[in-house]
Amino acid sequence: MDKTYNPQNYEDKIYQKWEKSGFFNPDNLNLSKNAPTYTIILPPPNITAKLHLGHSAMLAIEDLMIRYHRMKGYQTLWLPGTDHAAIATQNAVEKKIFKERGITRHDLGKEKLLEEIWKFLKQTQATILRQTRKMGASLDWSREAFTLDEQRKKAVAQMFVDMYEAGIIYKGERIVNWCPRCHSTLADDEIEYKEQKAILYFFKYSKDFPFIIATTRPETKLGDTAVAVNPKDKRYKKYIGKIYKINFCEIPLKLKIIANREVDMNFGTGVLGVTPAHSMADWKMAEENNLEIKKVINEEGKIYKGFNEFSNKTTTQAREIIIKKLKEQNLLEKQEEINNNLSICYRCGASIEPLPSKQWFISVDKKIKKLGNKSLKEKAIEVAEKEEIKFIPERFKKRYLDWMENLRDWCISRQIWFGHEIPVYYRKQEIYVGVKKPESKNWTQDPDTLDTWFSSGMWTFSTLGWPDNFKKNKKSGDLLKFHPTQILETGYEILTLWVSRMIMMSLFALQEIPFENVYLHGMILDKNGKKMSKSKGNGIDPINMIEKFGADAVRLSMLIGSTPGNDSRLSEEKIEGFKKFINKLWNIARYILSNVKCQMLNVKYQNLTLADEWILNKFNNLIKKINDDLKKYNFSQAGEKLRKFTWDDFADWYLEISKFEKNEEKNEILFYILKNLLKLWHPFIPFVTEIIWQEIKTNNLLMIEKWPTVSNKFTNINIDNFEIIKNIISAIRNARSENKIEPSKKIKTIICTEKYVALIEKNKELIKNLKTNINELEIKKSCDVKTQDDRVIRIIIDDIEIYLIDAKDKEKEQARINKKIIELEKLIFNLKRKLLNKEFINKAPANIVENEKEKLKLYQTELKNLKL
RNA sequence: GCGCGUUUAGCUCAGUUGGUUAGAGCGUCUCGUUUACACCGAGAAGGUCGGGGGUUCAAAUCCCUCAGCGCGCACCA
Repeated sequence: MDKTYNPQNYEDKIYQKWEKSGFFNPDNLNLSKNAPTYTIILPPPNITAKLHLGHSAMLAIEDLMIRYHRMKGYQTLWLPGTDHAAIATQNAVEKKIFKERGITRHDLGKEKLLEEIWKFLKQTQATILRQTRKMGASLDWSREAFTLDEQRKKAVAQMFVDMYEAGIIYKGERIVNWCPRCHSTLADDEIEYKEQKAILYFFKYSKDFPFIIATTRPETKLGDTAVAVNPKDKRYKKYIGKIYKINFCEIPLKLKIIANREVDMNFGTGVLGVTPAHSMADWKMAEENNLEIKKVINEEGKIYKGFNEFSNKTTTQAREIIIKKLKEQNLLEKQEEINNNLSICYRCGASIEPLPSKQWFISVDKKIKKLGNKSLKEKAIEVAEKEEIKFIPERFKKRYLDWMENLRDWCISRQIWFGHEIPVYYRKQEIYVGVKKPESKNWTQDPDTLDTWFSSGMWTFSTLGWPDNFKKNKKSGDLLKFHPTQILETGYEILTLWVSRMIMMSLFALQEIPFENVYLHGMILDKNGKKMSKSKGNGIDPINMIEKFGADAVRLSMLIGSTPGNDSRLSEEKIEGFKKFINKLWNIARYILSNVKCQMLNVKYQNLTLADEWILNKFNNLIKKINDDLKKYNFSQAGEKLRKFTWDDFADWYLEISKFEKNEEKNEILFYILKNLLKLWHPFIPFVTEIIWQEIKTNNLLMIEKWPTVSNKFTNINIDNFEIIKNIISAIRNARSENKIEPSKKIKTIICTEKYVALIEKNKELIKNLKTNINELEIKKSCDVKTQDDRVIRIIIDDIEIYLIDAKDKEKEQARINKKIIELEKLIFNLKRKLLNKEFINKAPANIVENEKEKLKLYQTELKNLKL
């Protein structure tokens, strides 16, 4: 073993060894059929780019849970895959070919573009899978899936057909969010908002119209068919119901004055021009009032034909002309700058145009027989409310429910080329919906593709063999064995986008939940708390970090110091710190393996020293705590406890003691703790632990070793005596450091209260040897000491007085004592007051009162001694 | 506008149902080249737990309120 641990030399080899072993696949674990299963389906990364730190966090957390359960004896399946990310991928490729060749997708044509996309996809997909392996992820590659492979195509088509036949999928005309750049619809939550300044124009449609309206989009007013006012608004009450026929910029409009409670009397003039075709709210008003729907803007973002000079102009051009005309006709009252939230496409940033369009929808409100006559929405709410699905952290349940309750029908068709084709075929007036294209001629398929979340919504069961494994409403094969899965672990930002869809899709297809728990991790921010992004250049590349510090260090930096659902900051320094820890673990193992003959004998643990008992107690309690923390998803705390034990207790104390305190069983204890410590660490840092395990030359892989069990024999040992010795040693070290006792003037004598003489005498060697710089040592009773002696340093540890002979700096010591006295007086004052309080005495638990009383006594003796 | 989160040491963050003197890592300072490790060891300094009020014998923890920061949803004519 090298002096320092160099991850590059080992990681790839170890990963290959794991993969070859076949144990990533639960079928090879040789477990009984009754062994419980534990399944996580990996959230498939988009194949648009390489791995980022969010993925690393996801992989670290999931691999931790997976490896832990595998070692605990579960049939553990972690199923990998990638997502075709329809719009995102097509955009990425379109950008690429435009940059490289200056051509658009329309120049290229559908077939060629798809060819390009598949070429691109193969590359990025391979990169992502290679990078996932670099993280040490123990995924079952034999079950790998892609959201757009043959099996998933089959599942998606079947799902569409089933939903269509159940009347859940329908085609309808609605206002949709249209991205003129992507030429496609977007779902409500695919929209982002950007705050910006906008101009609010106040004007009259024409001279003969009675009042002024205000709008930020004058060009849409060409399609107004009504004007809405608040029914309570006294200014306009008398106009309600009237109809005006006017000319607005030479375009004839027929406007009905309607009342609507949602009109804000204080915004603008309190009058709202209703444009049913280009506003979601106005569409609703149109439905309620039977208004005519007049389309103004087409799918190119241009004005339709039939609007005179405006036709074929862009919205911006049209707006300019209208403003000019209004000014000429003296109809423009004023302009005001306001803050406005612009809707933009989450992919390309172009501003969204709401337009009416014929699209495919999934109804969330239609009652479904096989769901007990409940709708998808109702059922999806029910499973969360009844806690069939639990959220970690819990607060996300509320966010999920809020979103679900306000959910509208989900528009699933997209006007892009890359994606799942819609299994709908047309022939003149006929329509056919089926998994396979009808054999007779002249059928053409629906040109649209499906929203990428449609296929990823089916991810938990499409990967487990649905629909083949689901005949006559009965699960079989993998689907029977592994569904519902135990946990879905993902970033909270896709809670609504993805998690909710998965729940609805699974409920519809299988009438069961897709997962029992949803664990949501936070975002990884840079060290200034900013989101990492390519454009800002503040991103940390995980692969780069793995090369520099090793995968284990990267994993630890994701797991320790962050809590579920909260964002966390990451810096190179943090990762570097964990690399140091890994090196420490490496050296602990190196020391033990080179100094200790390691063989697991049947040790009886009979001649144990204080230190032996102490470390065995600590270790067995550690196992208990780790189990507890992992059960509660407190990964960070589990990691910190492990680190504390490994570094502070095991390395700094026990290993040091083992260098001189020899007894028969020491080797066995060292070896026992090392072996089991490696097991506890394995889910966190699989590489280094496995490499050390291989150095021990065991025949098995650590990956499939049994998780350590707690030995109750040691958990209840009293370790107070060792703690006392530890404190004495610390106090001596402290005195050395604080008072600068010169090495030449050696401490020879410890004088203490009678009660402890025997204990300290017995552990004299320990005290001498543990970096206290003491060669000779005699222990005396405290009644013998001359406290007036200048050379005496008095240390009080709990109720033990210790006098160290030979102090150099008297003043410093006095200052220290004075400070301590003040502290003690304060504590005693507070304690006395507390103990005089009758309510405390009567109401607080007896042990706590007792505790306080003892404490008071202790402080008082300590104070007395100090004041001497 | 509604909702959620957050505010703890110089920095980054823990703190599990209220209960010893509020913890860790990094940073700072002091000392130390003892053959596992200088990617090390031994110590120290540093906090009125965002402000105010309340409940309780007891509050970082529960309630109210105010403020800063972040996020989600809605509005956006």
